[in-house]
Amino acid sequence: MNKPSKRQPGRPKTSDTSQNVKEQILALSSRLFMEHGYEKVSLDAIADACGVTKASVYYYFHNKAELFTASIVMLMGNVRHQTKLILDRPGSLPERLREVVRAYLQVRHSDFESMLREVRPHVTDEQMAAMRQAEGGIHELMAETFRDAMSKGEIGEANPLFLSHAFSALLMIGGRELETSPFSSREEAADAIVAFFCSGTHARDLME
Amino acid sequence: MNKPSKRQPGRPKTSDTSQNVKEQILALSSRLFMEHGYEKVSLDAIADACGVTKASVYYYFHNKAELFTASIVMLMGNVRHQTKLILDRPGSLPERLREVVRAYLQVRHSDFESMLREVRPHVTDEQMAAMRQAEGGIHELMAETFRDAMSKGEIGEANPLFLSHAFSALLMIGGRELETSPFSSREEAADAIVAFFCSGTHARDLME
Amino acid sequence: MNKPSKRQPGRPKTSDTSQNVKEQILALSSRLFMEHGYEKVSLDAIADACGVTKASVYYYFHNKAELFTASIVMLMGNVRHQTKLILDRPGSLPERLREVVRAYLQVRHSDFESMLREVRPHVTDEQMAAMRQAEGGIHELMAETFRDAMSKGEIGEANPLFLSHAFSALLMIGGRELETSPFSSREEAADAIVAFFCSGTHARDLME
Amino acid sequence: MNKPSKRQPGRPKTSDTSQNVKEQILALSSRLFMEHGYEKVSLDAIADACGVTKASVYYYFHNKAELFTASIVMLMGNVRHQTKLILDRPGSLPERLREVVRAYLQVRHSDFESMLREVRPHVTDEQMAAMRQAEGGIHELMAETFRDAMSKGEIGEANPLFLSHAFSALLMIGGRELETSPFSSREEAADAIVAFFCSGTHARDLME
DNA sequence: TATGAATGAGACTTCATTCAT
DNA sequence: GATGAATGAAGTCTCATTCAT
Repeated sequence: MNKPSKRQPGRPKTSDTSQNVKEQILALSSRLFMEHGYEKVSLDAIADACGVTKASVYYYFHNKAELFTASIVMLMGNVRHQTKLILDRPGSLPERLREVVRAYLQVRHSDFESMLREVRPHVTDEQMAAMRQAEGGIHELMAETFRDAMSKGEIGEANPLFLSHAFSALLMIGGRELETSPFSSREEAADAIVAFFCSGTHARDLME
Repeated sequence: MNKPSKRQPGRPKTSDTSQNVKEQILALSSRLFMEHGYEKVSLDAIADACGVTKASVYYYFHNKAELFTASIVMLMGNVRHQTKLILDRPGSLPERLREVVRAYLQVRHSDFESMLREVRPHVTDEQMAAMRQAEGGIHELMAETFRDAMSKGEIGEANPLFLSHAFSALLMIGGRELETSPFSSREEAADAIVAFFCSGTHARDLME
Repeated sequence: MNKPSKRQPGRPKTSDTSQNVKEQILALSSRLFMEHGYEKVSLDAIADACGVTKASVYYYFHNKAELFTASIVMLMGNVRHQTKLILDRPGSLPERLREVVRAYLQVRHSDFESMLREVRPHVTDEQMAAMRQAEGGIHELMAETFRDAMSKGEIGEANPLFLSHAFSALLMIGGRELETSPFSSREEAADAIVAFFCSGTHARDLME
Repeated sequence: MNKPSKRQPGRPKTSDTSQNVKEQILALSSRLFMEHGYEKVSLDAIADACGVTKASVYYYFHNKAELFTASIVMLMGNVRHQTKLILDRPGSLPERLREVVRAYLQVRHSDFESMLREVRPHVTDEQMAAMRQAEGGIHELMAETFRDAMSKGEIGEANPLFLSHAFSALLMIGGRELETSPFSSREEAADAIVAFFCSGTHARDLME
């Protein structure tokens, strides 16, 4: 029982630590989580994708839930930043929204709300709150934009937060498989989504 | 939960539980799948919920993917039927849509597209096609309704299939936790969703 | 991902179920636990010892703590039964106690109290209580015997439950490695223990 | 726990924490090992408790077994020293034993023999011998005391080493949880143990 | 002197699936 | 028609240990 078996554990002799392993784990795991969801992504898969061992991932993050939370928070921060860059450009609201949609459609992602429901049993209340806040940051940014547009008369009066939710919901239509989707290309999808977002169905009689 | 209560007066609903075990498995598993997703629902849980053994479930369905497919197809059929009943009533389009939204918001469900992506690795192409077709039935029904409304001038010209997708995407906003949701009640959510669906943001300048 | 790999899981084609697998798991695991303690005995080891798979053990017991509890309770029941058989024989108290000691010394066992402390974080309160009760049964049996002896004047007045604990504590001396032990044989150990139990150090001045 | 409190007047106890890290590791790890056993105490926990990193512990001790051995040897030396101080005081044997019992009952400890069996697979023969010798030192001290008492006629003739083992075995009764224990307080336990140690059960007929 | 980073081995547990009755 | 018993594969997590700085 004391005999050393063929290979001793421990840090390997040499390796070219590309630079920041923790950042890389976060970057890759966030992509995987967004694409496949929480449960489907195993720590083995993440470790493999990063070229390290499972135990190394656990060195940086105490458990899967913590890694997930960190991934999501970081990702949401990035998304918020990129979205802000686009929205700050000059141009009419529809023009800028179209750019946002185009940017979104390039990354494959599951429904964020579904994912949050999925991880609910695994994360602490603090972690849940952190993710909600990160998500809220994006909605806040969008809502601010809509509020601006309202004050300029670009769009009609409405609950800006609701508009943000509606916008993100419509975004998901564009991400669907071409097989099911009513569109034949990403561009077409982006145009249709924004057009609908701006004017809805043009219904004649507004309900009262 | 399985104990027969006092015995309700009148003709038994379906002929006691005994007769059609397969139907009951389908009914319960479809509920579970829609609420929690594919992977989270174990065959043990389904068997328990039905009061039978796991092996019995395998007697009726060759594997989990087949059970899932059958559940979804059946469920989609039911949804299509119920939706049709609502849409066939008299009244303006917004009025009827509001009824549809209210009906949807009463059942908790995950995003259907997310679920389809989740099961993709487990099902055969035929099963995938069957589920897509079942889903398509609902979209077809909705599209038909929109086509009608267009011909009557109730709403503006647009791709009816796209409108159906947009409608179902907006539906998901209403299902969110109150914590995150911009609404304070189901009723309010339903009204806001339909209002937005009909008129969008009232944007002034339509892009051309 | 759908391709069947070399070997399908499931029940193997044939096997000569010796008789009662659950009983055998209990029998073997109780032996292992008593000899090595809770943490040191892995479920792999138990499964191997029983000639079944780890998953089979989990079929009968939901988790390690439950298996441990069941093992201990069963074992304590057996010990109580065997001890009672010995104590019910005719003969003086010291004679019968010597038989009990000899029987104990044949099985290797760790300190029971240490083991209970070890499992404490893993078991529920109910499981803990069950094990305490099983242990208490043995102490109760011993205490009853001592009470009898007191009423007959065979031994002096004392707290019978304390005597039981003292007796079991002394038993552990006999189980020690010969290297450390002050005895050269099991027989000698048994005699010395009972002799000491009966008369202590023969101290002249009793403290008051 | 590491914060320097107000500053006690007088000469500092040992020369601040800085100087002798190795000693501190030994002191803390011995406490942890005695309280929880070998396997349950991880090197991470020890390092945390000492305010250093795991790697630092490895700087001083080649592996866990070596640290454990050193801890035990040191601890046993301390115990031997403290016990000797008590036994060298004036007074009758029972009086002095009672003091020893009281001192022991203040520190929580697992059964030492159980621990030795637990580490057996991890330590070398030399390490095992070292620990046995350290333990033997205490038994030798006790045995010497008993030998003295015999020569003075304070207690009857018996194997002094056996008496030492018996004494340490009885000590463990006092350490048990109050729930199981037949005593209601530490003092009561100490008195009962020593009383029993001196006179046993007062059995009438001594076996021959 | 001390440590941050990394790892192989192994532990417990879950689950879809199969076979014999 | 239904089920009890059994299993392989995979997943999360812990830990002693090692190396380079």
